[in-house]
Amino acid sequence: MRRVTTAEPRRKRMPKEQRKAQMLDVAEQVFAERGYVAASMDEIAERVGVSKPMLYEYFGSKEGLLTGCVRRARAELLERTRRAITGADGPEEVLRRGLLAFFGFIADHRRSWSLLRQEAAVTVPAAVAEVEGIRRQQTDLIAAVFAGFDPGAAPVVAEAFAEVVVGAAERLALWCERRPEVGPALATDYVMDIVWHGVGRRLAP
Amino acid sequence: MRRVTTAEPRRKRMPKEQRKAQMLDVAEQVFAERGYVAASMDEIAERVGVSKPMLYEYFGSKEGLLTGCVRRARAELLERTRRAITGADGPEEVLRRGLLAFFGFIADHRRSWSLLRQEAAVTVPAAVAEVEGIRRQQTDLIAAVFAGFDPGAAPVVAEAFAEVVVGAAERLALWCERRPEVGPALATDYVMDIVWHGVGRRLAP
DNA sequence: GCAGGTAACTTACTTCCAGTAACCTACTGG
DNA sequence: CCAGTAGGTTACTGGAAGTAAGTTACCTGC
Repeated sequence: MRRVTTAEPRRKRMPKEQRKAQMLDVAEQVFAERGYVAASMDEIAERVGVSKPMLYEYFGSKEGLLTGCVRRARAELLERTRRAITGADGPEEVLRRGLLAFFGFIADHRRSWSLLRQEAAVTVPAAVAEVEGIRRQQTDLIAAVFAGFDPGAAPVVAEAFAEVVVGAAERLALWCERRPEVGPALATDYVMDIVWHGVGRRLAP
Repeated sequence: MRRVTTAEPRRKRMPKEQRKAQMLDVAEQVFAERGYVAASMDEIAERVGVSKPMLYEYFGSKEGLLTGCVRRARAELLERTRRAITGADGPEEVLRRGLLAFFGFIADHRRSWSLLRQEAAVTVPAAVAEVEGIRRQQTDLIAAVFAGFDPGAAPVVAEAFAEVVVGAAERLALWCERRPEVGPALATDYVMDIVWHGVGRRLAP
């Protein structure tokens, strides 16, 4: 029996790159709405206006789709950070501008941010290595900047510093979701206060 | 037709609390091994030596089982932290001892730690609220201690401080997995160096 | 030492979804 | 206007989450 569905909107073809971007947009949204586990490939496909095997054609697996989302978002974040710190004058300014760029990015990606963190991939171990690699670019950038300002420091110290800063900022970003009055500027102040000046000055004068 | 399976080891009955603890032990291990998504309830049940509906009897759902693991581990972490900081003399000592207890706990739970973080539950949104609540006890404790030493500070500042410290420590804990030479003591030093003294002193003398 | 109550347990499903095999069609250049 | 192909679909499989209904080990009172 032939299909008799009433003139459904003629399906559109699209160049690959455009389709891919569109899939990532939808996936990011659906993952953020339902969480990775509850999100279904069928729903994502339907919202894109395409059939499920297309998603597999483009991303290989559900996990691959998640990784795709993370990679794209992280690339944007890294790019923004780089632009922000370019031309800054001295370490304090670099740190401040970098943090501001980060919190600004988070504010723009509120809904999906929690999914884009490395930790979101923990439930899918095969993705961890790759996502960790993507994320490492961020900490590497920070470590390099740190080392630039303090050439005498051991590399391991620069790395630790980068991890601490990124961890602090990411955690504070999540916290900001519960504290709408704390915007990017204030969040930056808090981190600078602690990381730059230290709390020793404050708690044990 | 009657079952004819050859004398399988007589199944054992167990008091509820004991069974529950055993299930959590196995689940923590399987989740850590395979990741939340790939872990199967059938496998967990089998390793416990019990049938799947038992897991549902005790925990309601796969997500509930994960939450159970997180809750138990977090309770232990909190307890250790409390014990560690009791009797410490002054804020610097409290911070140092608290961090040391934290990194010590992580070292003991290497395999499962990444799963026990709030972020691991992001893929299962319904669990986030509860897990976040569990985790909040930790930041609340830190915020309270901070406020105790600096009664003039706004509560929001104390909270931000707690988030920064927890974020920094958790991130550094993951990093330590790639850096076996960095044990609890050294990790504590790194965090203290940045959070207590600040990097300003170092980078812009 | 045996009836009966119940806590702890099992078997045998249903449903849903990731992933795939095999086939189809809109669009392009010649 | 035809051939080749990039971009697409339908219809299925396997496996895991979750569940309804029944079963068995253990205890308690007699």
